[in-house]
Amino acid sequence: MNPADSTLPERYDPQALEAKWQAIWDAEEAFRAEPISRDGVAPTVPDRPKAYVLEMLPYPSGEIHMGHVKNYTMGDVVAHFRRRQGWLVFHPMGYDAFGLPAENAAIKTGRPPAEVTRQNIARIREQLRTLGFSIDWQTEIATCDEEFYRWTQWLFLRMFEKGLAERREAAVNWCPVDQTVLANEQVIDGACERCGTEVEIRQLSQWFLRITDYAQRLLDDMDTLVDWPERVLTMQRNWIGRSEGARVTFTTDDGAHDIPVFTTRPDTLFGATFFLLAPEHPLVPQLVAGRPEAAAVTEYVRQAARADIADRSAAERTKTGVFTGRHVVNPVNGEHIPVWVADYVLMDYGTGAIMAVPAHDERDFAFARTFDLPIRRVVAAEGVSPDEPMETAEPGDGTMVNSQILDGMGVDAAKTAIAAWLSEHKLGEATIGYRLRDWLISRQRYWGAPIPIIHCDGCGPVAVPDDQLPVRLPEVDDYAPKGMSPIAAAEDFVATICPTCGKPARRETDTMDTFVDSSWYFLRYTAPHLGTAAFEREVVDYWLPVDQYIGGIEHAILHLLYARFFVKVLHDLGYVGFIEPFARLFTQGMIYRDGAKMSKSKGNVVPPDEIIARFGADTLRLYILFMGPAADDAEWSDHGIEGQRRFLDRVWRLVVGQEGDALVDRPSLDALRDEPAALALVRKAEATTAKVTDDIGERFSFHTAISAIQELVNDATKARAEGALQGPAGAQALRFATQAVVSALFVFAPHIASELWDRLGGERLWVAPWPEVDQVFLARESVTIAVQVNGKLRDTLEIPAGLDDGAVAARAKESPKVQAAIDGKQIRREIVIADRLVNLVVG
RNA sequence: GGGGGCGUGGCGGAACGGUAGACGCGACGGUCUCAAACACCGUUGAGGGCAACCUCGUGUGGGUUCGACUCCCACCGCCCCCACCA
Repeated sequence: MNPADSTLPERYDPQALEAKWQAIWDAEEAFRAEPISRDGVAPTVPDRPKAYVLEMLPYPSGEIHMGHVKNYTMGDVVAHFRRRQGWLVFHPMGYDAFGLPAENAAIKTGRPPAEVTRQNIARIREQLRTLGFSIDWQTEIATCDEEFYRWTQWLFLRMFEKGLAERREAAVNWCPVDQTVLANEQVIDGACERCGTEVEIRQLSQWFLRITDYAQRLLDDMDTLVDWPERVLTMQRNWIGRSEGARVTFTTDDGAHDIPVFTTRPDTLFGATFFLLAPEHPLVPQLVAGRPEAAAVTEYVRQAARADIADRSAAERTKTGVFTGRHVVNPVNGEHIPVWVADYVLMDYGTGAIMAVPAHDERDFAFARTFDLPIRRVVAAEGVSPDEPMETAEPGDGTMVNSQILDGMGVDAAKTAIAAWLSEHKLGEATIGYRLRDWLISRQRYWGAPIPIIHCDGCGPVAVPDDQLPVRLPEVDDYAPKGMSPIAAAEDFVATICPTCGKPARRETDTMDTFVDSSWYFLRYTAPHLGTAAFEREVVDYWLPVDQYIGGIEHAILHLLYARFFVKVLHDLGYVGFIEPFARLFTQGMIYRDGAKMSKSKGNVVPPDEIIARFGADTLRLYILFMGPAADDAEWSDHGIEGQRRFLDRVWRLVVGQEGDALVDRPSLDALRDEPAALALVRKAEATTAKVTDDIGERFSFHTAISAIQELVNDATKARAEGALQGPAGAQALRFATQAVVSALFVFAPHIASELWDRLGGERLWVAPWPEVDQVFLARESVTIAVQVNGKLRDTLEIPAGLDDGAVAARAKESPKVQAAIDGKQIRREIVIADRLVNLVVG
């Protein structure tokens, strides 16, 4: 290298240098990973440890925000770190490109969603490149591309074949503004997740994926197969909502209808004093037909359908209901109890009918009080008599009373006993209920993957043959929904012939929920442009499961649950060899400013582009991780980012004057024998590398790793300024420490580190092996120990490391400060923790 | 109502039962400058002392321990998820 090149400018200029290194990475395809599946190429799977590092793919809304920066920076740190540790790293990127925002923009502006989306993707790609992420760009996919959604459709058809995708009539959530059906999960407090409009209930024929078939496995596999935050596991468990109970069949008093109920308290069966049906229960019209109560019941049902869900589901709300005039028979005691319709009974949980036990259920109690229905105690707590009146429901434990064969038993024993009795008499059985519902994927919207089904009058719903995929999204003029998908207006698209019988038929016009796309995109990265299959088993089995998945907590339930479901289905169908998609998960906190989420309407957005222009991408990456623990929410500070820029300036100045043609080796312990300052600096460098390695690899604690590097920079700068590193050993120690700084800094701030590494005489830092720590330098010759008297710090002592306990205690007792604290009192106990502290217990 | 989490300087945070406050921000003092900004150097938990040092300090109250920010119990205060789920 010629000397002119090796002299650093005094000032750090991030813009020029970041562009330079990004161009080099591009030109060298530095972050490309094999194998990926390609047409006509037989895959070869390496025998090498791999790390699939994945961040949740962005929705291309136009701009990336600080949350993305944090997410992708974390992933990039892990990817760089593992790469340099010698793992084969797969770090792909794509775009979750179907969905409502692009479509709503289309409705407003008339521009096709495909065009808007393409433009947004180009913009986001540019921003990701400006941030210098080590992405394998050959994998880049967009879920709205034909070559992607073709296989989304193909996957749907595999589920359809297995009966896991089915069309059925159901009461569904309908958003009157977005004019589409929503999954239960997309309804928040009775309002549309996207637009906030109150949701209505409609009876419609819709496509469902039978995720409930997998409820138990989704629950079980969490215990053994994933290393996820406890919080997320808990949220998933609660969402699946397993509860053990019994199914019990009640029969109408005319014997015409059996109505099963689900209960978690079969022990209280003798306390059932009335019976409730959900307003949507299919038997309601039949039960009241021709009866005087019919009009009132019909009116109640109508109102329940109209009442928005937020109202209906408010637990505090006064109970409402209407008597049907009918009775059912309690199978355990033959009692005839009245049947009411009440909207607090939900059609889509359990069976849509319940036995009401007011004595031991708060909701039933409230209902009984409102309508003056009888309350019968069947569980008595300690010291309570069987006929003691009740002021409130008592859902707790106790002894069975007023329950014939169960009397005297405890609640748990009674549950077992009654379940046995029910199944013996064929009146019911122990069963398990789940809160999880089937996944409604039909959307009456344009910008999504068309559901590849043809409706034939003769044959019913028929699969589009695989060789006719993709079912292309037709161009339309008007994207506004009118209660049906805008696609329905494309007559050329809709009119077709039945693949089975050849008669005229009509295509399904609903598109799929975009969560379907994101339930398998991570598999497609392994075969991003493969034309012959969605992916190849050999390759997908090599890379998957994802070793480290990173994303927002807001996806803790839906996306992760759906993706897990998809992978299990694909496993069962023999397409993949693993059953969980994401082995390790990290959920990041959000970035706030002025105490609120950044949003345009609040005017508190800090655009990443502006920060990059002012400080450089490296500074932004560093700061976003330095803000605090990565899992926590963090508050953006304009001053805070300046501090990180100052830090990079300090690193720059540390390297100035140390440029050279070759890296130096670690000085030997011997060479440093008479150079205490140099030795201390080398020790610090080694300790720093050890800490950074642990913080990134084991703890996901990036902010402490950065702090550690800052300490090393401070020490090195100070030692140099004090002139403590004069001789050759001193210079080598400083150089070694500086190399350690640059090497560790690289995973956070790759551009400046690559530049400085080059100036120090190294090459290609992104593939340079992660440094090994020489333990010799971590073992200290002397240590500072704390001396406590009765647990209070009284002195610190510098003593040789490894001194035996007795000698350490003796030294401690020699200290005048310690003697003063002992004050002549008797030492009762001496605690010595090697190389750490001594605690003298006196009294 | 059910579940999960968190309370440490002026602020973000560190300390994985062993010297509380690393690192950074801010503030204060200094150097540079005609001056300011930037930059750099220093000080910075509270109280006391000329000082060496001393006392008090991790939401509150108990407990376990030689020793507790850390583990356990109760309370107070915040945050998140689910919620008429039978």
